[in-house]
Amino acid sequence: MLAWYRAQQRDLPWRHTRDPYRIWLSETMLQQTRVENAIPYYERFLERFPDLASLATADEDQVLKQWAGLGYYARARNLKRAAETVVRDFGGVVPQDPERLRALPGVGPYTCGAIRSIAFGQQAPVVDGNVRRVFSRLLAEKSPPDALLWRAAHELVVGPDPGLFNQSLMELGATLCSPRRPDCRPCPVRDACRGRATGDPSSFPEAARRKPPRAVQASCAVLRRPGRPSQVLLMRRPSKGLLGGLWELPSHDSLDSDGLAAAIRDRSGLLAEPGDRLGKLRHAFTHISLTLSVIEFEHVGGRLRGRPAEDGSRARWCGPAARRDLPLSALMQKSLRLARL
DNA sequence: AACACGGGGCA
DNA sequence: TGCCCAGTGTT
Repeated sequence: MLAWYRAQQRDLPWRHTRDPYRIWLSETMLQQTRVENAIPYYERFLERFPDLASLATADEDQVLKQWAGLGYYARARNLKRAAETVVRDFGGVVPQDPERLRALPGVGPYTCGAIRSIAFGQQAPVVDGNVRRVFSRLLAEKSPPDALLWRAAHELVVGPDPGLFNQSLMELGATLCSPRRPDCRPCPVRDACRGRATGDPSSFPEAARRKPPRAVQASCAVLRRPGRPSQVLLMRRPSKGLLGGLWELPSHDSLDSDGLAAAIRDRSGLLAEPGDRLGKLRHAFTHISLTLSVIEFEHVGGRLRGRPAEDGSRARWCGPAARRDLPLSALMQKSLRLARL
């Protein structure tokens, strides 16, 4: 495995460092996210936040801005909170012991093992989706229980370079031992693989059945500021939940434009009436199939109440510069584009 | 144990 | 367009 990895590994930005912060950032970005997708975010994030201290003292909006478009935004909020904890409690030095590491928000069993082995050289196991698939095939087990996978990873990570070994396992799963069409010919462990011996390694592991996404109808408002038409009303979503902490055109979970007007009034203090529908967008989340109606609104009274609510939501008028500066989801970037903003 | 949480690549 | 991917935190 080590020889194969040394010869065949992809050249990735986080493979040129053992800085715990950079390893931690890369592992966090790689959760649920493909390597090619994460690379530009990783580079930009480090330009903006070169170390733990700069991340700890940043505004949450600035951190989310760097994350915008990558998804699963709790990862960014947790990473920032964890950075604050490390600076405050550990003098800015990432702790090496598993208990303290694991206690940081966003650091679960996988990330803990990855930081320990890759950054600190400890013999700590990792089990991610790649490792799960590689082991499932090696053992020809359709759905090996987590405990078995972690035990196997623990028993195998005993060599001189645990970080390289763990990465070799994950690299194998990400490249040759791919989900659909594994390429066994160049595999360094082909002779030990019971899945290959069955003649159909791709049948391992058994595919998890997923629920179909639920259909959601929603609407959002384009409300221009009276006298300053280049500015529109944007709102910050509550810190928790879907797209937490990101900014958006005022939205609510129904096609009903009067309901949307009521939501605008309740959350901003502004009175507005619906006008033309600018268009309809479809956007697929893992668990939601969203149809979003973008509706032009006209201001008819009231003044903006900018005070943030308890849940972190707030409203403000935003011109083009502010819109470039605030974190917007992929969906909202589509919506602003539809509205020619 | 089940569920919430994004986005992009690919057929 | 529909399918696929798969860590952490919460309930």
